[in-house]
Amino acid sequence: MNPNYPFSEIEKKIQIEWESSEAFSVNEGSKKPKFYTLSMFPYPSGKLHMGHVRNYTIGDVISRFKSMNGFNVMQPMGWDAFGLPAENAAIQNKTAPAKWTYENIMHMREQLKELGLAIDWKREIATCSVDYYKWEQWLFITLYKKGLIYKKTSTVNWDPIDQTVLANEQVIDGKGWRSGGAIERKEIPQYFMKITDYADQLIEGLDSLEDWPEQVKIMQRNWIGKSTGCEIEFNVIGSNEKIKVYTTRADTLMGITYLAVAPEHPICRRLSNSIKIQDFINDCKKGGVSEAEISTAEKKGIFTGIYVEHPLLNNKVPVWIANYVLINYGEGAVMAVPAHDDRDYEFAKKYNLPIKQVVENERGVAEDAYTGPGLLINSGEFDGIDNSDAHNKITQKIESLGKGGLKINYRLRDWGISRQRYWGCPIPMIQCNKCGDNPVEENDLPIRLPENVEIDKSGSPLKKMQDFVKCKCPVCGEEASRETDTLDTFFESSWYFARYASYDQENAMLDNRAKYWLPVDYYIGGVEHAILHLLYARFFNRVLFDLKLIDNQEPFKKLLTQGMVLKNGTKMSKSKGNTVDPNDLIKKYGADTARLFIMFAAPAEQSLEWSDDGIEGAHRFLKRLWKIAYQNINPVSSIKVRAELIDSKSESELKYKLNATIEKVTDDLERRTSFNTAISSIMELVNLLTKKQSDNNISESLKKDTINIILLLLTPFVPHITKELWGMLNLDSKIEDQPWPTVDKSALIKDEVVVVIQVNGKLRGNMVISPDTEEGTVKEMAISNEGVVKFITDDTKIIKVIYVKNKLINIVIK
RNA sequence: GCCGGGAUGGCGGAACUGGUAGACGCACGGGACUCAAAAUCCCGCGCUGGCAACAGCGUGCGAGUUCGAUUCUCGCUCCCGGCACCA
Repeated sequence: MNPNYPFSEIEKKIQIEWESSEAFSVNEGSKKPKFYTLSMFPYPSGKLHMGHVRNYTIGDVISRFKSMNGFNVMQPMGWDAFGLPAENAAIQNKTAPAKWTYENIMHMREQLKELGLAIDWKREIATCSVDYYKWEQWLFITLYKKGLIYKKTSTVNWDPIDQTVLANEQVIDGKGWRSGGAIERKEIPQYFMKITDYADQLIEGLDSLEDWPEQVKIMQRNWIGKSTGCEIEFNVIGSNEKIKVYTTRADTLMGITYLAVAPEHPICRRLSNSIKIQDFINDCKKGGVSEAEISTAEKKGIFTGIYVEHPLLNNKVPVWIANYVLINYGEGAVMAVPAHDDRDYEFAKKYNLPIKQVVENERGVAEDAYTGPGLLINSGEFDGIDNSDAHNKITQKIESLGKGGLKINYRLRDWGISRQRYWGCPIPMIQCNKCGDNPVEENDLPIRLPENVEIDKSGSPLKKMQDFVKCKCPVCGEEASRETDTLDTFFESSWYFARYASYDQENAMLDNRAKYWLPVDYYIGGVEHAILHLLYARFFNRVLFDLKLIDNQEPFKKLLTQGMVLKNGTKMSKSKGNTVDPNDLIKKYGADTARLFIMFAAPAEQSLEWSDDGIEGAHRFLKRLWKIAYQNINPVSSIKVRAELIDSKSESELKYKLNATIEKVTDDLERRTSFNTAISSIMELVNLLTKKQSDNNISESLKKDTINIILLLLTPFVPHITKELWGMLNLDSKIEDQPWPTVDKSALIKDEVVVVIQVNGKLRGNMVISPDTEEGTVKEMAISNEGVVKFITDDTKIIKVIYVKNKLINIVIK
């Protein structure tokens, strides 16, 4: 045995062994209960980064821990392979997106394998392969026929110079990232999925997700944004038109001083003869579509010349167009109550509109809006009523007048799934001049995406490919054209977790194996996916459930949202030159060291500050582990141990620590998901064992047991070194066959405890007592304690004594 | 702007249910081994004062609840994630 830790050699050897024995290949025939661990699949950008290492190590630790605890564990891997970066790379390097993507996948697969992950590679999928996306097209058609997919116009970022649609991230300060041209909002027809039909289910489902982080559930709930409010119709004066508004503050109805509508509101159409208003509306089209951009823009408005009638007061209320009103929330119009809404207040101040207070508060509304609770004033028959009561009473009144009433509203909008891009799954629809839009016949699937293409800056090349576009209408058989938009890549990532189970099924999207493996028991990925990906995946899962393709309503039983890997406080990125290449680390220290450090450096949910120095410490620990095992296999001198010489106190100290560590590590992995503290407690045990290594009062067998248990506890984190050392220490067994160690409770019984003594909450001493010593005795001991007596003089009075059993005593004096 | 999260020594972090703040690791300082260096091992290490014993202060800022607050409540500051076409 090599006295130095030969990580490179052993990792390569063991990885070859795992690969040739298909050590992590699983199927449905096992008697053990199933456990499905999944890490969010990567976009094949070309190079693995530390965020991936963190994500996949967490998944691997959980997988291996569950295996040792008797589960039939599946851990698959695949590629989220469609998307924008391939098109950008294609423009830059003049390579086809398909070629670029497949080369990246090959490279990243090799990098992943060097990490020694317990992955069942036979299940590998790539979403850009036709075997995968043909089922997506099948699903699209199925859902289109069910009415869950429809077409409508909606807004995109339009770059008028490059003549192309831009993603939000490609719009920088309202300008196109390549062209620098001012971006406009443009309406184009697109396909939508009716996720709003599932809004209530998606809210209620959150309650069943006990093992999801609370903040993710809160974010999703807020995103869906179910609110109960009041819809109110305003009659337009001098016309029989009506403007509907939605409000959650019907109590402030008497405080309305104007109505604000979105620039896209239908009422604006009849203002086409006013050049000033048209200019304003056109001006509102400038800039990108993102909500962040719209809501941080300076508030602007213009009076329309239109008045509506107040439903209760019957006075004239002016109608303004305002850029802060969103067309896709509520009715695209709001009743403005400047006194009690911050945005309305700011707008009213800017345009000198009146501010009428209707909810009482001490400060008034001279400085800012008051949005809190209170009694109504200036509201006629509703004066003196608490505003939450008033909300209900006014809603009822509106209802009785036939001018609206109670309404449930959602912030969630239907999911736009069309993308004006090339590198994505073709939408299987055909446009016919006679018959309109119709889905492709199921027999004609898949619609293959042509892979040998040249990309330029101006949009999708599919539109220019006559071979692709020309087709026959499935209804009338006449010449028609194929849809050239592709699907949002969130479509692929919304069901990949199910396909891993039925990875090689050629005749259906999913089969019974999906019913065996789903739901995912443990899902690990970045917090940045807390809303969109996770909400779309939950939605899809319910759709698949309704199609009876799977048996579970929620896709992910337990969720762990991992934090980002930072260097010098910022995200690692090529442009900042602060990237760390995982494969350089593996070359220098080995995969085990890289895995151990990334799990040790910070709690999984928090962002991790990368440190080149820190990794040395992790490596040093593994070297010490190697050495201590080496000393046990090859003892320097043969110490003769006689049972009667063994000091039971020294042994029981090690036994206590050993069992306390098993208990701690198990709890950290099972309940707390606290990997860093699990590792530090194993380090403590190794430190103690090192200290006791030459202690003749401890039997060799206890030392050996301790090392064996350390190896088992470390296996999920550092599977190569532990397998190697186990093999050398235990010639007759394999570490793969070992169960997770169990705690010997009897070793954890203490015969003395330390109680700390405080005076007025300040630490002044401590004492060793036997557990369960009577409270009175403990108090007496505490008061007469050496560190305590000097604080208790003749003129101090003991007011009270608080005793926390076997832990702490606080003497309160005056 | 809206939603969610975070802030603890020189650094990464620990303290799990309101009960000893700083476990474990890094960096640093001192020592051992060595011709020397690396590696390894041992000791020290929150700040201030003090030779020391010890005392005071200390968990982003400001208040509050409590015998006792890193932990709970309220009000701020700064940083990070998301905001529907990055994935």
